[in-house]
Amino acid sequence: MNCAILTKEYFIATNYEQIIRKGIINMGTLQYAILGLLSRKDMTGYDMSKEFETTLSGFWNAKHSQIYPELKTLTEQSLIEYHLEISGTVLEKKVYSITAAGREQLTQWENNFNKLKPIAKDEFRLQLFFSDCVSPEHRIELLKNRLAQHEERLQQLRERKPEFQNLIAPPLDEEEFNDYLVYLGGIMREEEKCDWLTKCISLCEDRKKKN
Amino acid sequence: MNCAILTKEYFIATNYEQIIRKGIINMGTLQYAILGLLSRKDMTGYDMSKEFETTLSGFWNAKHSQIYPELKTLTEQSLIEYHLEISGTVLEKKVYSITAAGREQLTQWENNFNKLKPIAKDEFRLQLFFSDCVSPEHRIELLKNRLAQHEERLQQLRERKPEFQNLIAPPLDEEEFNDYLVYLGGIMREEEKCDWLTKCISLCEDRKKKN
DNA sequence: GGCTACATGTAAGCGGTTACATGATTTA
DNA sequence: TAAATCATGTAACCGCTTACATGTAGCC
Repeated sequence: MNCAILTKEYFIATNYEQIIRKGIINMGTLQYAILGLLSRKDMTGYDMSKEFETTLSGFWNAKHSQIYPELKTLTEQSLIEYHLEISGTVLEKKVYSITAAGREQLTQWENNFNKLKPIAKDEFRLQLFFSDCVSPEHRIELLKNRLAQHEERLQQLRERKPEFQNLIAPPLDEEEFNDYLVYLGGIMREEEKCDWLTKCISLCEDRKKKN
Repeated sequence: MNCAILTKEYFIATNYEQIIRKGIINMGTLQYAILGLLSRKDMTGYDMSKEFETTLSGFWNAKHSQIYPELKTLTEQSLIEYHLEISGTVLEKKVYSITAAGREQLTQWENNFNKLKPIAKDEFRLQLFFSDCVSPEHRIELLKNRLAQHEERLQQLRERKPEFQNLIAPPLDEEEFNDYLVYLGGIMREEEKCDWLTKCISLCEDRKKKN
């Protein structure tokens, strides 16, 4: 967020669409992730960091050192607010909730047809691309190692499957349905990686025979 | 690279393995991408930025503003070197080449079994995960829009296929073979995305009927 | 009493993008 | 001769990570 511009124009803009359209509030993906979490239930910054480590870990994350400053910014923008709660006798915690403006902001983002990122960086493909500087045997080892790692991850994902049982049957929970679609994306991506690596290994071995 | 440490210990370390092991030279992926490019042929920083835009665009990229400072650093580390060439009458260009030390460094990286990144951030999956704040109809629109974009990208990739014709037959060019494996990874990833999105759309429509 | 989890922050640094800045060469 | 491309750099900023820093609460 550009604070210089904010101080000048923030109070002139009369509604949030204006603020966004004018680029006065610069929303990044993390901000929407936080709004999304708060749209489901109130929580503290600490709770959010736990959510990133568990529920969202397959497709987004953030450390507490990034979360806390963002919470401050979002509060200043009145997209979220908090009240203090006491744990035990003295420990204060800030329990955040989403405001009407925050919910509007989240909905606008959900309504966006975002463009595909022009590139997805992939260090392994880079390594493979330049692997003519090692032996064909080692290239096979690289591929096999990678395959083993993806197979392990796939296995871990598959163990989560029983969570999604009553999905097609009523009560047709919307949140759980979305979770399932995203989960399916994770499974299919890992399966594809395994397929690709298996195919690569097989091509390498065919090639070795012909030499 | 931490220059404070460099000045203290650089000249004590007698070989490059030591330097790396001691963490005196901090190599990032971009450095290896540059070494990889130079291992194939000599080129200028400008040439590299063109390579990132074309050949490597599927899995890595870098702008010239990042490339030029890196070239300076790598030159200081003696992993690459350059000579000046004159274009026209006065325009100097720096033609870089990889040194023996640079080639050794690249080979060491190629020999690494790198661990899978713990997370691949995916903004679309985040959007889908929180899409219970828009209508089921809009969720289908989001998915269809995404599908169209992946189909277009897949189409563009498939048009490149004729480049890889003589791959299985001799002369068994190593570089071209690696290019093909990486290309295949791109194709398969896009196919998987299309499959997933198609499956999601179908699940959404089934669900609508049951309501 | 000691360990783990809860809870909230700040500072330094890195990789990367966008914008600023300059000038020569080639091609239509 | 104008526009596109070639060619090399710097500055400001952003998102994110790692490390620094502090203290409470609950459990064994």
